[in-house]
Amino acid sequence: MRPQKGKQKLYDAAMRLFESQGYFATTVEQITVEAGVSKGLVYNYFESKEALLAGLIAETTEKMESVAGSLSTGGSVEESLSGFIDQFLNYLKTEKHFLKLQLTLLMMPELRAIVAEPQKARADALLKMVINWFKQAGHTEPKNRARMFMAIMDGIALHYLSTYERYPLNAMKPQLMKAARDLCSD
Amino acid sequence: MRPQKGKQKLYDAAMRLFESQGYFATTVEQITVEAGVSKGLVYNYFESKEALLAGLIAETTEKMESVAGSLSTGGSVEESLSGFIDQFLNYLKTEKHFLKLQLTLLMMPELRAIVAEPQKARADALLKMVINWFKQAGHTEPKNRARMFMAIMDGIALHYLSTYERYPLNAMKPQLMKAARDLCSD
DNA sequence: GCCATAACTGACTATATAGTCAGTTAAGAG
DNA sequence: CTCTTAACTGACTATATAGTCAGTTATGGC
Repeated sequence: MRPQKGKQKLYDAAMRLFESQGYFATTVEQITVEAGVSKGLVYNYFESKEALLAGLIAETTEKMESVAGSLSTGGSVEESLSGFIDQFLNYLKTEKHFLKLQLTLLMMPELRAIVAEPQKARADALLKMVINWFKQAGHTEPKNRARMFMAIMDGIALHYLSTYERYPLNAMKPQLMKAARDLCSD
Repeated sequence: MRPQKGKQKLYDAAMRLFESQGYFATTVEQITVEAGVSKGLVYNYFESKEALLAGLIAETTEKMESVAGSLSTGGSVEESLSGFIDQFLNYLKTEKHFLKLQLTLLMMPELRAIVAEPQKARADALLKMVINWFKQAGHTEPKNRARMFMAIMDGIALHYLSTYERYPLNAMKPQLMKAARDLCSD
């Protein structure tokens, strides 16, 4: 009947507040005030405050995966890694707020479960893909090289998401490209 | 007069519970039960639950800094980085529980302030030191190379602290050494 | 042995806030 | 125009838990 506008408003408000103040420091009432709706509406859509967070994560993940660019598979290892770096940096920049929230949740024992399995599945899939690149190119220790590459990417992500604009992400791109090349040599 | 045993017991119990359950999911009463003391004792030593956490962090940081191994300054960049990697990996293994707690806190807006400045100071100091190594060796872009090195180390730390024993930290050491060498070349 | 005093106790209170629910509003179908 | 029903409201309750404090215990100095 009436068009439903509250749910999205709640997601938007929750996203902003959870990122800036944290989940526990944010009250349900604050979210509703920020969203411009009543408190009762939250419990019309969600079982609990935690279910609101879970819904927000699920919604955003789904939205992102539908836009996820496919990685080119052909070419040399170097080309594959280079493409990966490009995609990864774009992803970081455009989805920084969500990614930071996800990283925060992943580090919190209380809320880890909400993001753990899907996140682990994606991380494992990416690792396997990179391992295969190294394997097909006949490199020694493909697993450890792939792990090293993922550590580098996540290290950059960690530093960027901790400081945002204060981190020279663009300047790091050539460094990443060099590191990728070096991982292929020897 | 009476020997004070409760404070340390509280720190130990809080450390264990905060790491396994998280700060917010852990009640003051749980801590006192785990420590085998009464609830009132917490407020004899600390202003609040948060002050207990802050005391725990300060205490552990101090203890660690007094044992902190000094890094050798002489030698080539490669030797310096190699020494750094050694120290870093030992530090990671021996202090993993505290480091994980610190990383968790650093990602939480609610509690970030407790660890932010000292942590930032140390990170900045380390970065400056590594920048100087590259600078003195006459490398181009010493800042970005140093940043890259720190990103690699922190990426490894992130992966290790997220999974502990399931991460092949020892197998990554040669990879790290190679990466350090590669950062010096060109 | 006994005092002074710091370490410690545990029943109690205060309050913040998650969650409820009976009622109201408004959009669209007929 | 009006009826249906989903979207929405906001005053209310229930409770978990941080924090209090008057009282008790044990230890080392004298």
